[in-house]
Amino acid sequence: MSKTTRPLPGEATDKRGPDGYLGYLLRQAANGYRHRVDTSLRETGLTQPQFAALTMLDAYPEHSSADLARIALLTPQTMSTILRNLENAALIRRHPHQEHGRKRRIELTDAGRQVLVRAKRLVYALETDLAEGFSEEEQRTIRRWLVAAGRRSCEGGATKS
Amino acid sequence: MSKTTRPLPGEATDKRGPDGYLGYLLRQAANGYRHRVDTSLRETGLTQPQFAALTMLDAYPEHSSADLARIALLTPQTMSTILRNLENAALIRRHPHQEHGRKRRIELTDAGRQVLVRAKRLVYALETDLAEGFSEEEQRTIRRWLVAAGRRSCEGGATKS
DNA sequence: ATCTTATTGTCAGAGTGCTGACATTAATAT
DNA sequence: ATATTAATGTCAGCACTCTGACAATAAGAT
Repeated sequence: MSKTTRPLPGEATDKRGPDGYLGYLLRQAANGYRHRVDTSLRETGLTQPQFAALTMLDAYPEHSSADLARIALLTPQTMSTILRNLENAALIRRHPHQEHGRKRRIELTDAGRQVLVRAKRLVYALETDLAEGFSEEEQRTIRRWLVAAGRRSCEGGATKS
Repeated sequence: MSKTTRPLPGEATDKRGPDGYLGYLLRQAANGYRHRVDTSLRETGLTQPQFAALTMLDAYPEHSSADLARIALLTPQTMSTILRNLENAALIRRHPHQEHGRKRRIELTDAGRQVLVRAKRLVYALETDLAEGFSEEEQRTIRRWLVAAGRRSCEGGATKS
């Protein structure tokens, strides 16, 4: 697979190091981290987005699909896809919510709760790796930058008040 | 996405702010930035990965699809998909490379070069936004962290077999 | 009662990214 | 000459993510 031990084409290295574009580095970091999470979660059968959705549902079982989409900064369609896959895997259950005709109540199944416990251990271990080698103050800077980098997408217009 | 000004479900806010998990923040930051790039590039018809591939090809026309995959830390299949889309859009051309029976030489078309010039202006403007509000030293910390976060995926064993 | 709007959900289509499986070519070993 | 290995490329299938379009419910305005 990629991740080879074969030497990379040398002359192209300049743009990838610590002097490269922030956007480029951000994309690669996220790619690499997601790959690591997916690999680590392989034994549970979960993906990173599925893990995130399960975690949110476990903490806030009141929330609808649309709520979760807003929280995770995803479109409703995307969250719908993730929930559908979780439902097919029998990790969540959705039963129609009387009172509110269209809303649907989402619940973790027993299997879902069990998988989530195992997955949390695996992912939180990686979280520790991510901070390794950086001081408390540096981590604050990094968090601040990540929040700014993600949030800027929502401003800049068309937020129809 | 999130075209709403509707208040987010309040109790869930804690995990998303500057105190959230680094992995979670990283994913959201990359999502948000990709979204911004795609929006900014909409008029050119390019996506972020297509832009990255074109940029690499323009700088290093000797490289094959497999080379580009290694550089971008993607699988050969993924890079193949991106190049196929670029070829369908007539932004690159691939003609069989005599000498090496299976390798194929990749070239930007005139249209590809023109689009790339416009796209570079748009993307580099965003790059400036990304650094705004952070000192030189803080940016060095951030770059160092991003490189570390991305690179850790390649080491850690199990690279073959 | 009807029209409008907001909210919630879905379907369809495209692009990106992965794994797994396979074919072709080149280089090397037996 | 044949077998093995490495490198390049492709196809199939799945998951995630977007946009665009649409249906159904809820709430308010006329």
